[in-house]
Amino acid sequence: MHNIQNQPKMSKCEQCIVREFSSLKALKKDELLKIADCKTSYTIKKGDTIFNEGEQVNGIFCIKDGVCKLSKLSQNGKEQIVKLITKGELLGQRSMISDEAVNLSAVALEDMEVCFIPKADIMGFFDENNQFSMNVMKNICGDLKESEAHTVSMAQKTVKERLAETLLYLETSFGKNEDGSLHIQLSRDELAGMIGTATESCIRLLSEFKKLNLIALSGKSITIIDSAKLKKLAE
Amino acid sequence: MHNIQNQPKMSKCEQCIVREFSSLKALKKDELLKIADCKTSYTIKKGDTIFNEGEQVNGIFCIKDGVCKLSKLSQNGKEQIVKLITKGELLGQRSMISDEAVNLSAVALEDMEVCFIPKADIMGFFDENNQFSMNVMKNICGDLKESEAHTVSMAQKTVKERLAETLLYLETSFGKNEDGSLHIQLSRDELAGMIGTATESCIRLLSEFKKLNLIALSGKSITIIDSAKLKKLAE
DNA sequence: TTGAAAATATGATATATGTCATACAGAATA
DNA sequence: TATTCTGTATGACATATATCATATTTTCAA
Repeated sequence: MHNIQNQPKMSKCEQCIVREFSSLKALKKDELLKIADCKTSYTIKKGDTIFNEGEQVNGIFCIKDGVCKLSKLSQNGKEQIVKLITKGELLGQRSMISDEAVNLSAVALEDMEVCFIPKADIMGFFDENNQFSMNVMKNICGDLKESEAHTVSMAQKTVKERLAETLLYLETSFGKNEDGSLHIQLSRDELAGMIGTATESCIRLLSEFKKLNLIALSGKSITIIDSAKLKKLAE
Repeated sequence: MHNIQNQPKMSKCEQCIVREFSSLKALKKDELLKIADCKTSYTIKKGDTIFNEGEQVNGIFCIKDGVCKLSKLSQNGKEQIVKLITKGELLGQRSMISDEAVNLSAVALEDMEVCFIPKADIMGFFDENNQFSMNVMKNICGDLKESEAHTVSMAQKTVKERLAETLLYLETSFGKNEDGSLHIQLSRDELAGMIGTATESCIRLLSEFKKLNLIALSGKSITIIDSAKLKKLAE
């Protein structure tokens, strides 16, 4: 774990947004008190690493605010972004359950607030609280389904189709600013890492989409103008 | 469920190979007796469909013998093979837990023997037998890790690298015949569907590998000659 | 066995995408 | 403000891969 600042600020887990949206919903009052007791809160600055591929993490992170990317480095050194994780979600479930090092790196795309709960304080719930187990299982099953769909799209779609798809995904999942631009800010390099292409190809296609009046570009910010046509392009 | 022949042949689950290698290992004697009672055995012929993408399956299949492919059809009609499942493994866990239609189609690549256990008769074990739950969870976590690695390889590797990788995978996972050829028989079309490329490209690269003396081809059967060089090619 | 159909193979060509070079813009720093 | 530096943009070109056409071989049913 690097670059992240411990901020021991004791607060309740009961009203936490993560509890509301994640597997933790199934935890009972006494269980929540227990994790409130052993959790550590962190503030993570944009660009900071939460953990690196290959590290032993030994617990899960609750994302109270912000978004991070989960990525993997390929042999040639290019970063592939596998997934984005946002407010309300849990991070690190898979490696905790598999009892393995994490297979992905996590880096903050915005300033974040997270809590870390040590493995030791969670694992007991799997035995005591079946609803919690079931929630976690369903969650991971959802991730698996998504990942399989992602594989197919990588294998069968063109870069153009994947870019269109990804832009729409960013809008629906992370929303828009008041001016209509995508709320989440990715560099061209990161966007290329999401769709699995060279940075230049990504930039070129963005320019093309702009010429076709599907999107507007202004600095880093991207605005989707014609989502219907984009949807068609993504097939 | 299509084309599969019911063969009500009551047998014990205790010594079954599936029990030995899958999550079912955690089941106790009385639990095994219970599923032995409600399972249905099937013989599935090569080429037969076990289930189709979108269907409600409502249970899991135990693969006693044979191999099947799990695939997804893309919009352009090309089949993408996401995963192969073989003797000793379970099929349909994800959709059972998510309580959703299956997201993949399953088709036998060889004659198979499977047992079907209805959802109703399994789900109770999740509450009663924590070790079983944990096994299933670890299994699915393994699938997820594999799937994420697969996505990255699709996104970042060339077709040639993926073909080399896949040939090695087929050898290590499904073994060789006495003559040294890959035990599992895939059509060129299916192999192309695994690596995510056009059938012609797959055939062309196989010819190239043959010229380089990395593999030998004779009809459908493929023999790996130089796995060291293949490994290098796969990077 | 024979013919038709399917699978495999290969060539010619088009196209998508990657790579390298370079220019430009905006941000960070002195 | 000037000066780097990093990210963005675009052109030129190389290359990988898809597509279409057409043999050739294998499979399988009549």
